[in-house]
Amino acid sequence: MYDTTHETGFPDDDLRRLMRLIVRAGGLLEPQEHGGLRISLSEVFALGELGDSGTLSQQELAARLGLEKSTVSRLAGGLERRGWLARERDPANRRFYRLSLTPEGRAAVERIGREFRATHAALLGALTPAEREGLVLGLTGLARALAALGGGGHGHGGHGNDGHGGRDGHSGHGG
Amino acid sequence: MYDTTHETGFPDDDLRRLMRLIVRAGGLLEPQEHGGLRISLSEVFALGELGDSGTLSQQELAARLGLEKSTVSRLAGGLERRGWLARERDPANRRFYRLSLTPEGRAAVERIGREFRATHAALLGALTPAEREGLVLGLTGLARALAALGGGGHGHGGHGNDGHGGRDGHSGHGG
DNA sequence: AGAAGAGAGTTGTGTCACGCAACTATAGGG
DNA sequence: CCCTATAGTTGCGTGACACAACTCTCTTCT
Repeated sequence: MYDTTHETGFPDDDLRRLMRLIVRAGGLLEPQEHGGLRISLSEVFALGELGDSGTLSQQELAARLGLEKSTVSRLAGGLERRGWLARERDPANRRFYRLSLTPEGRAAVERIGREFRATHAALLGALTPAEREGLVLGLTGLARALAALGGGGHGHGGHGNDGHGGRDGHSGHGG
Repeated sequence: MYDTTHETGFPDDDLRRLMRLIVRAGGLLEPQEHGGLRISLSEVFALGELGDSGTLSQQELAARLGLEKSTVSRLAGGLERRGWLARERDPANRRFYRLSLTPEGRAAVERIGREFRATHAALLGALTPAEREGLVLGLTGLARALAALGGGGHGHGGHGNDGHGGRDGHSGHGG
C-alpha cells in the first residue's frame, strides 16, 4: 500500500474511481437528518461560515459558498425560518443584511459538528497513520491549488447537485 | 508543510473547509461541456464503469454508481440516445440488459479522459511532489474506508444533489 | 400446467438545489 | 431629482435524484 504512489501523480483511472468515491462520500458525509434536523450540505457549509466569521452579508456568504445570490437568499431564508439565523439589516447601509447565528444556530452547529466528527473518526480511524498524514497534506495542497485555479465563480446552468455536489445520503434507504 | 499533520487526524474546522472546497471541486472537475458534449458527472462515471468492466447490467451499474435503478434506467437511456451505449437483452435471461460502450462511446470516454487529464495536470501540477504522494496515499485509504463503511446504499429523499453534487450547467460564465 | 413470487427495468411523480433574468429597494453622484 | 450601482427577492426553468407502482421475464411450488 505504500509504493502505489507514482511520483508523476495519479494513474488516471484510479483518479476517476477515487473521484467517484469521494463524490459519493459527499453524500455519505452529508448530515441530513442530523439530530432529527433536515439540512443540506450547503446549509451545513453556510452555518460553518457564519460560525467562523460571525457576521456576513448574503453576498459575502454567496461568495464563500460559491453560490448564486438568489440561492443564498433562499438558503438564508430557510435557516432563518428554522431559527438558526438572524437577518438584520445593516443600519449603516440598509441594503446589506447582517447575517449571524442565533443561539439555536450555534447549538445546531455544535450538534452537527459532533456528528461530523463522529463520522470522521470512523472514517479516519480506518486509515493508517501514513494515509491520514498523506490525506491532510494532499488535501491541503489541493485546496490551495483549487483556490488558485478556480479563483472565482460558480456558474453553470441549472441542475444542482448535486451533483456535487451535492448528494446526500445515508438514511439507509428508507425514506 | 510537513508537520501540519496531526497523527490524530484533521482539525475539524479545516476538514469542513476542505470538504467544501472538494465539493466545489466536483463542480470544477465536472466536464460539463467536454467537447461540445453535454454530460453530467454521473454519466461520466457511468461511461467510466462501462469502460472498465466491458459489460454490466443496469442494476450492477446502479450499484457501482450508488444510484437508484430508476435513475440508472434514465441515465442509460440518455447515453443510448446519444449513441454511446448499446443496450442488448441478455439472451440467457431476458430480464437483464447487457450494457456496453459503442465505438462512439469509447471515443467519448477517450475524449473525456483527455480533458480530465488536462484538468488534473493543471491541478496536480500545482502540488508539491510530497503533496501528490500524500494525496494518492490518503485518497486510496479513504476509498477503502468508504467502501468498508458505506458498504451499500444511497437512499435519501429526493433532493439530490447534486449535489453536490452534481452540477452541470455550463452556460454561465465562469467556470 | 397454473398460480405465486422474485428480480430487472420502466414510468409517473415529487422534491430539491441551483442558476438566470427580471424586479424591488436602498445608496450615492451629478 | 434623475441615473446608476449594488443587495436582496421572486418567477421560472432545469437537472439529478429517490420512491412507488407497474410490466416483463424467469423460477418455484403445488
